[in-house]
Amino acid sequence: MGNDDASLTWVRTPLQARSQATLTRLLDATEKLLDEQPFDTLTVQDICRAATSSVGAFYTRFPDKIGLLHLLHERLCAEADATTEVAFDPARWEGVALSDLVTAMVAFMVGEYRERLGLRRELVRRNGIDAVFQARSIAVAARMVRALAFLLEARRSEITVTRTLLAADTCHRLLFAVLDQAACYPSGAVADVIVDDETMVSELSETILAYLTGPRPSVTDGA
Amino acid sequence: MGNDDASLTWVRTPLQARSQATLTRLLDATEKLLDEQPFDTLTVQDICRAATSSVGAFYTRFPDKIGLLHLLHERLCAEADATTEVAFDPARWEGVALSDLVTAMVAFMVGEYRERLGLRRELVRRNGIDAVFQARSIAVAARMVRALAFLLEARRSEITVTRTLLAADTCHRLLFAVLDQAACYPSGAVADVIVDDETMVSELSETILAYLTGPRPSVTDGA
DNA sequence: TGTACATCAGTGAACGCGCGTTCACTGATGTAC
DNA sequence: TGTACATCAGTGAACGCGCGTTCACTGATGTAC
Repeated sequence: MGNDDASLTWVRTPLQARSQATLTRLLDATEKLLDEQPFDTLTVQDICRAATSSVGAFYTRFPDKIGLLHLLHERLCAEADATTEVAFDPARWEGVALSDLVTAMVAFMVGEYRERLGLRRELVRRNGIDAVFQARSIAVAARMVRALAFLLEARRSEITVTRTLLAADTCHRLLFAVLDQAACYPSGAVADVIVDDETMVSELSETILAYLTGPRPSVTDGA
Repeated sequence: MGNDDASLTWVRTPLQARSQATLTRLLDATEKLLDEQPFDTLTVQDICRAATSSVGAFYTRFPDKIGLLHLLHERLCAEADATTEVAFDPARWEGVALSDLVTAMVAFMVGEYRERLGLRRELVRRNGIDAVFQARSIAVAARMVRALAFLLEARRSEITVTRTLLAADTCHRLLFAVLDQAACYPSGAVADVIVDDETMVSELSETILAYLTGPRPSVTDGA
């Protein structure tokens, strides 16, 4: 069988080890180039040169230029889903303080972003424009939010927020909004203050923790 | 005199009322078009047609296509600076509860973003790529952060954060990161939950307030 | 108040450059007998 | 173990489309006397 219909997938699966290697080189080279400039200003020639491949080889793998970026995104989303599965397993956090849980997750994600700043920045741009990229990103985020909500559900006694799904969504928004923004300002400064990774982790953790556990007017539900 | 040197400014200042009107039409039409698609996919023809003008007229105003976007950004930044001046005047907030202050500012900015979602989204993209846009944005943000830090300084008794400049920077980051992100996800959903403006205001206000006033381990400075 | 001239403003067809994509071809790998 | 053939993989020059920019021209506004 195979998937020769280019309109249904972003990549023509390689059959020989040689072409698998070429594909990997193309992907890795592109990720590296994205640290320097946006995808749109890269030419297919640039990518192929950086991957020591050729334009023709490119088009035997991908139906078009954007196909490569789609594959990079799919690769990242698959990793993210796998990580969500593992990282939000309730058993993993049994008996761990909420503050340690939050800090660990924030620190992990800051590290993840640091690894692939260029790709992250490019995806911020794409998600704002392209419905396919956006839908993929939202699906991954939704799974993460549901997993986090489940975790919060089990810790109701430690938190003051009551609507756990909304709270999980807000935590997710805070974290990823700040990370996406930071990816777009590589100097570390969005305004006056240059913030290094360590400071960002502590500020973000404090914020999320404060949001989850802060004092709340004891609202009577049947108001 | 005048500013005929295109390399130094983004716009050739109009001398007659007629051309001032044309310029305004070009700016306004572009802002409207940006709600539908990114600047790069707009053609100069599209813009001129929407502004009931012509390509030649465009190039008597602007040295090139990007000049128009620069002018839109400058216009927005000037307004933002003027607003900062007024909104952060300490006299304005005399005797107002911190929570009301935070909510008022968040609500205002959510409204501002709602007004020009397309332009905001475009600027997120530009700031991630173009050093000139980024520098302009950072300068505006820096003035706002300093003004906020000054306000926090006067309210030390109501807050638990001690480094006011860092705290102001974090508040700014939280607010604008979430707003920028929301501009890129016009459905209101980043993940599972569709968040309307009202909910976003209350979640953001709660978060920022909790961050500012949350309990903190009483760190001894000379540790 | 009118005339001549200079400058500002606007028009849209034509140009030309850049880059995504194609294609005719060469070489490498796998398979059948 | 060797030969013939089919398919996979790769090459890079050439093509062609789209869009930013130019330019020769017309019309509008302002000014001098």
